[in-house]
Amino acid sequence: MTRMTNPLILKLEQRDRLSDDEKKVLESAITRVRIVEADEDIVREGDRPNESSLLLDGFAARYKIVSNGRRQISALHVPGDFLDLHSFLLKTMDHGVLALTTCRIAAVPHVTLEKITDEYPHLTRMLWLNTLIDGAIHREWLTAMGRLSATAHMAHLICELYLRLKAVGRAEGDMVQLPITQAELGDTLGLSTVHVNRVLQELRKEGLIRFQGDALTILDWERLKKVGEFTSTYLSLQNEDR
Amino acid sequence: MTRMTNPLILKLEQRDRLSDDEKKVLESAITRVRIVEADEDIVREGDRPNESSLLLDGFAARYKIVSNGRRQISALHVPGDFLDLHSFLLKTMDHGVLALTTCRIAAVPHVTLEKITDEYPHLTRMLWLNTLIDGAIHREWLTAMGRLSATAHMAHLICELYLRLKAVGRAEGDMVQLPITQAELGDTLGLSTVHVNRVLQELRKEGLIRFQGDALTILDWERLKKVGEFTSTYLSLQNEDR
DNA sequence: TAGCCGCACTCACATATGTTTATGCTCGAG
DNA sequence: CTCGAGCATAAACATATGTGAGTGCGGCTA
Repeated sequence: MTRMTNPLILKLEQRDRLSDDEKKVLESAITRVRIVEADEDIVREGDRPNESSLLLDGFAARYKIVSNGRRQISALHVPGDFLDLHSFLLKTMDHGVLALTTCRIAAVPHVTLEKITDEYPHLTRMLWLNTLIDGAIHREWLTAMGRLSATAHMAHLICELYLRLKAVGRAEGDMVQLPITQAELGDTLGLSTVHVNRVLQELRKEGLIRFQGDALTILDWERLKKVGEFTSTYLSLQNEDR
Repeated sequence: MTRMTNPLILKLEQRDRLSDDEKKVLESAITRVRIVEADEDIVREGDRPNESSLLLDGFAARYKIVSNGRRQISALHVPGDFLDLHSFLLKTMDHGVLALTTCRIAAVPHVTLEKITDEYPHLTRMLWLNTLIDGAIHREWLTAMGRLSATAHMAHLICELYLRLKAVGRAEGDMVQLPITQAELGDTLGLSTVHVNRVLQELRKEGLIRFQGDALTILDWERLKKVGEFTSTYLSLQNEDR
C-alpha cells in the first residue's frame, strides 16, 4: 500500500535532475502525514496556513463557491501534486481545497520552505517550477473553457488527466482510475451535469473512451487528442536543466 | 514621459518591503529596453526565450489560438507586469504574448534571474510571488468564466483591471485609460464581440460604468463589485513579510 | 433481504449567447 | 476635403447548453 518513492520527487525528476542531497531535503521536509476523507475540506478559503499540503494518495480539487451556490473547480490534483504550495507566499487562501476521494496528505511547514529558498537555489527553482506548471494548466483550461465546445473541452481534460496520472505511475496501459463524479466534472468544466452526461456519451459513441465506474480507458488516443485540440507542451514533461 | 520608478518595484513594494540592495539588483537586471508596436508579437508560442520581458508601459496580452482561428486571451497585462517570467523555468512558451498598444518593454536575461535565485533568497521569493499572483488571477478568471453570467464576468474583469491599474499609479480618481477593443474583451471573456457590446451597454444602462473611447470610469464601485461578485483577496494587495 | 441513497442517465422545454449581416461613427492618410 | 479602415452598434435568427423533473440501477446499511 505504501509507495516506495515520494510522488513529488517522481514528479520533479521528470522535469530535471535532483541531487541526492535535494531528495533528502524534500523527504525530510515532511512533518506529518494525515488522512482526509472524501468530501472533506483540506484547506478552506480565507485560511492562512503555516504549512503546505502535498498529496501522496487520492484525488483533490481546488474550488470556489459563487453567490448562487454554484461551484467552480479550478484545479484537479493527483498524487505528487502540491495542493497549496502557493499559500507559502500568497499567505491567504483565495479558494478552498477539498478531497474528492480519501486522501493521504503530507504537511510541509512554511518555515521549511523558507529554509529551502535560503539554502537550496536549484531546489527552490524546482518548487517554483511546480507552481508554474499549475499556472500553465490554468491557462490551458481558460482557453478550453472560453473557446472550445463542451465536447472538445471534456476530451482535452481527459487527455491531460491521463498524461498527468501516467507521469506519476498511476496508469495501467490505456487505463486510469478516475473516481470523479459527473457533477464534479461539470464543476470543473463549467457545465451542468446533464450536459456532462451528454458529452461523455458522445465521446463513448465515437469510440474514443470507455468510462465504467471509476475506470477510464483511452480507446483512441490520437483521435481524442484531435477532438480536444490537445498538445502536451504546457505540462512541461521535458527533462532539462532548470 | 519616462517614469521615475521602475513599475515592477512599485508593484512588489505593495506586497512586501524591498531592501535598497534588492531594488538596485532589480534595476540593474534590465539589459535593454525596446518598443513594440500595437498588434505585434512580443513572444511567440513555441519560443524558448533566454530573457523575460517586463512591461514598462502599455497594455499586453497572453493568448492562444485554437483550430478554427478563434483566440483566447488568458492574461491581460499592465505596466509593472512580467509578461513571461515563467519562461525562465518553463523554458518553452506554451502561448504567445502580444502588444495591445505600443509597449515599452525591458528585457531581463535568464542568467540574471538564475543569479538572483542563487544569491537573493528574499528577492527570489518576491519574483516567485509575482508568478503566483498571475496564477491566482487565472483561477479567478476560470471561476468567472465557468460560473458567472457574461455581465457578471465583465463587471468582475473591470473591477480587477481598475484595481491593478490603480496599484501601479495608473488611475486618475475613478477613471483609467483602457485602450482595449470590444473584440479583445470578447477574446478575454470567451464571448462574441456582439455579446460584449450588449453586456457593456447593460452595465452602462445600470449606471455602473462609463466607457467612452479609452476612458473607463467607475460610476458605482460598490454595485459593480456586487454585480461581478468581486473580492480583491486574490490580488494579494496586502503588504506583509514573504 | 429490504430499503435507501447517490449517481448515471433521460426527456421536454427554456434561454443565454453566438452568427450573420448591415449601418454609421471617427479618425488618420493622402 | 475625401476616402477608407477599424470599431461600436443593431436587429433577426440560430443553437449550444441549462433547467427541472423525473427513472432506474447498484451498493451500503440496518
